[in-house]
Amino acid sequence: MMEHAQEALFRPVRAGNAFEETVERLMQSIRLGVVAPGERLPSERELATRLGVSRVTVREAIRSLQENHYVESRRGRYGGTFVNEVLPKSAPGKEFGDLHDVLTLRKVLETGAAETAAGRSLGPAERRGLRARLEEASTSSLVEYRRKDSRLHLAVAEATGSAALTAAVAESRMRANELLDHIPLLEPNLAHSNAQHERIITSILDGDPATARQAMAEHLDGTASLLRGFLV
Amino acid sequence: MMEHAQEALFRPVRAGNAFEETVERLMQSIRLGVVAPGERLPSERELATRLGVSRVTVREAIRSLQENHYVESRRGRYGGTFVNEVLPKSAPGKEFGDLHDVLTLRKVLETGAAETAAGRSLGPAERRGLRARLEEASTSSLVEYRRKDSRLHLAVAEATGSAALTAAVAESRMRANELLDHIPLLEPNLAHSNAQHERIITSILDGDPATARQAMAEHLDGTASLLRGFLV
DNA sequence: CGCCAATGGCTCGCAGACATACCTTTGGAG
DNA sequence: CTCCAAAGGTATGTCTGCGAGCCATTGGCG
Repeated sequence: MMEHAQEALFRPVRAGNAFEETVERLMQSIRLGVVAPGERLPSERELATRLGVSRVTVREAIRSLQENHYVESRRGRYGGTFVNEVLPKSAPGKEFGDLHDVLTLRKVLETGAAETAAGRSLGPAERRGLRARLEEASTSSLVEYRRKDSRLHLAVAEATGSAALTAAVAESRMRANELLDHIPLLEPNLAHSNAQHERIITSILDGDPATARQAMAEHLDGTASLLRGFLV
Repeated sequence: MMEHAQEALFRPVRAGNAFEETVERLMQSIRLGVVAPGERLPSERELATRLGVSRVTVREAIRSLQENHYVESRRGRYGGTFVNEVLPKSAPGKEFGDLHDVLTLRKVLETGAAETAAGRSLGPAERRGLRARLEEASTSSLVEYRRKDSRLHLAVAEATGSAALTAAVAESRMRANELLDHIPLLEPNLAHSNAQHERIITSILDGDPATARQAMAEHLDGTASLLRGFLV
């Protein structure tokens, strides 16, 4: 009865408890640079509503982030929970999961996103957003690079106009970043990466799906082989 | 702070409660044909373990499927919960969600899966599996077609060797099927579909990624335009 | 200067989900 | 014919998470 498909369908319904999943989401929004250092998270009440979780759970999650020095909270009107300027290094990774699994899904999602985005007629705001992210990434320092890189790739996913695809890319990127945090980031790689970014964004803005896909594929293959090399 | 990516990251952490999600999973395994009519579901204890949910919750979910005449349970050794030969028609759909969203993600995932599968060296078992699913679908009756079609597409996803990708395809297909259940399935479409399936599987078995991707893209575009037409 | 809206901080009772244990039924193996 | 392993059926106590309400703090607005 299709033994292998069962592994997918009968996988755990819950990745963890509500608390753990909430921590994970907030962590993602910070690590992927969606909420930048110095910026404020949505209020506890708003997060509770949007995440579909009680405010108590949100608070416990935020407390956990505070203890790990990711955020600080201030009371009073115009207070809130703010992302720290200096972020802790990620905890020494657990397991390298299934490398093939992560890289396969990432490539499928992101090359597909690039192609789809290039095939759409983008509004002025979207075009500006893409250019801004490209600029951000190319002028970024080494320490900020991973975050700015993720913001750029997320912007590409957003440009497809599919929320589900954006969510899938965010999830996939988070898993890939866990691996990438364990290999060194060198200046030459960064320069190369920037050149590839330029080509990806240009072909999307020019409405050239085939080139966008190919450029993204090459870009991803680059880091994929770096990973395969370092993690043996 | 990247307003749109927030929609993805701050989406609800839970699609529903444990009971609802469990029903959803079991339903998927039946509707996608992963467990065929007459076949037995894994035991309650095994499902509880694999789904990461208590046995009580599994039983409540199964009870719900019984009441809707999807399955019947028999006690005693060699008993279990069996999928009924005649399945109820799907409940009249709720909302058409975001059509663009569903179709975009489906196309990205499935064309990517086809390309990836074609780029791998498949084992004899996998090759046989793909041929078997193709045969199944092509000789299927109208009433069984959707299920057999899903089995074939899931087999393609499995052939990528990525569990995460297979899970994503299953999820996406389920959402697409909810829409497809509301449009008629006609003989000519079916014949056309079978021809496309043939081409997809052949190019995967031949190790031709570009053709596999293109064939899958055409196949999906066919049903996509059907959908867009019928649902206005 | 005082008000007050919006934010984080806190508590308590209820419902859902869980773990665990035990009971009942069934049909093949010995 | 008997035994018993494996499956579904049932019951109970615990704990997590939720909802709802209230308190404490802060800084801009009138």
